[in-house]
Amino acid sequence: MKKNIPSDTIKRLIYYLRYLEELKEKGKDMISSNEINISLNIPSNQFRKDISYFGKFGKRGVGYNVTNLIEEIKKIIGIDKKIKVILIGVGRLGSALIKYRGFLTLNMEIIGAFDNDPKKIGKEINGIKIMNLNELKNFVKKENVKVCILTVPANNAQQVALIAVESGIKGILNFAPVKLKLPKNIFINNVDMASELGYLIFKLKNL
Amino acid sequence: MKKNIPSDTIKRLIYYLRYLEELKEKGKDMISSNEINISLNIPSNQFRKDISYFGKFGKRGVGYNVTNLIEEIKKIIGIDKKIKVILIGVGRLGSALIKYRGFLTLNMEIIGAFDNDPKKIGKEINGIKIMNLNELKNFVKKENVKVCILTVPANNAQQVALIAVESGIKGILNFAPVKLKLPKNIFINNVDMASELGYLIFKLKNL
DNA sequence: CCTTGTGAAAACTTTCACAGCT
DNA sequence: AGCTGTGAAAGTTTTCACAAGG
Repeated sequence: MKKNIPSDTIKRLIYYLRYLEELKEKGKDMISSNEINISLNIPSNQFRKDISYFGKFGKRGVGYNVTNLIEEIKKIIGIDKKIKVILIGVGRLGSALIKYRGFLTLNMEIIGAFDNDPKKIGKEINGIKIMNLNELKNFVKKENVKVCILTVPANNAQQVALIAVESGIKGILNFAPVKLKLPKNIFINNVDMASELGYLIFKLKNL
Repeated sequence: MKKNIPSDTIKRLIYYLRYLEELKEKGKDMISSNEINISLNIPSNQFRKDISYFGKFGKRGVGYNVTNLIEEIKKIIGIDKKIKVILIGVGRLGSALIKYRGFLTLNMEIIGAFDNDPKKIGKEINGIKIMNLNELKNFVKKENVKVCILTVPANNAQQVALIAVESGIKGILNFAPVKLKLPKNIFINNVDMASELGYLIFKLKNL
C-alpha cells in the first residue's frame, strides 16, 4: 500500500466510518457503494476508488459487510487501537476540543493538556489535568505520545511547537493561524478557521 | 476573472494577507515573492501564480507594494467591506468561535448567535446576543446576512441547516460531522476536526 | 442482473523555466 | 541585474465506463 493516497481519500474514510457505525447500530449488515452515494452524497465510484487503494473488501454483486468494513477502515487510518493525543493551549478553543466527543468515538483520546497560565495549571477539564508546559517532555516520553493538538495564540505557536517537537511529538494539528517551521519529518496539519470562512465568502461572491 | 481558481489558492491568500498586514505594521512597503517563500514557506512561483489569477499587481524587477496588495487581496476575497456572519449553536465550540479574534481582524464579523436552549437565549457573549432559532428568519432578512457558521450537534445539523437556508443563508461553514444535503446553489464548507486529526494519525503511521 | 474493482481519460493543481518589463 | 507574469510540463485527483465475479 505505498501508492500515493490523496489526502481527501483519508478524510472521506472518516465520513464512511461514521456512517457505517450508524448503520451497524441499526443492525444493517451489508452496504453497497450506491447507498453511500445516496446517504453521503459521495459518488459511488469515488467510494470504491477510495477503498480500493487499500484492498478488496467487497463482494461483487453483493456489497460490503458493514462490520468488516468498519474494522478495515479503522486499521487503515490507524485507529483500531486507541490513539493518545495531547493538547497544548487550554483557551476557549482548547477547552472546547477537550470536551469534544467526536474524537473519542473514533478512538482518539486526549490524555493530557498543557498551558503556561498558573491560573489554569492544576485544574481539570473533563477529567483531564492541565499541566505546566515544563512537564510536557516527561509526559510525552512516559506516555509515548506522538500526536499534539496545538491551540495556543498565534504569537506563541512557533515557540511552543518547537518544544513539542523536542519532547518527541511527531505530528501537530495546528489551529494557530501561522505557518509553523519545523523539521520536515514532522507532519503538520493546519486548520485555519478564518481561512475556511474566507474561502466561503469568496465562493459566495463568485457564485 | 472567471477561470477556475483552486480552492487552496484562496486559502493561501489569507495567509499572504496576514503576513502582509504584519509587514505593513513594521513599516515595510515593498515585498518580493522570494520573501514570501522565505517567511511563509510557500514557493515564490506558487505565490505569483496565485496572485496572477486575479491580475498584475507587481512591478518587474521590484516586487509588490505591501499596502496595495493588502487592498487587492481583500477585494479578491470579498472582505474589503465588513462581512456579516451569524452563528448557530452556542455550545463550547460556538462560544469559542464567537470570541475568536481572528475573524474580526479579517473583516468577518459575527453579528448574531442563535440557539434553541432557553437557558442560553437572552444571554450575551462578547456583546453578541443569543437569540431563539425562531428569530433567525427575521434577523437574516433584516440584516441581509448570507453566511452562517453552524456549530450544532450532528443530529440537529441537517434540520437547522434547512432552516438557515429557508431564512436566506447562502453559505454555511459547517462544523458538524455530517454531510449536509442542501440545494446546490448553497455553498457548504465542512470543517471536520476528527477527520483532520484522523488524517494526521494516518500520515504518521505511513511516515 | 447486480455490484465491485480498476485501467484509462478527463479535470484539476502545482511546478518549471524563461520571456519581458523596470 | 532583478523580479514578475505565464504558457507549457509534470504531477495529482476525480470521473468514466466496463470487464469480471457472485
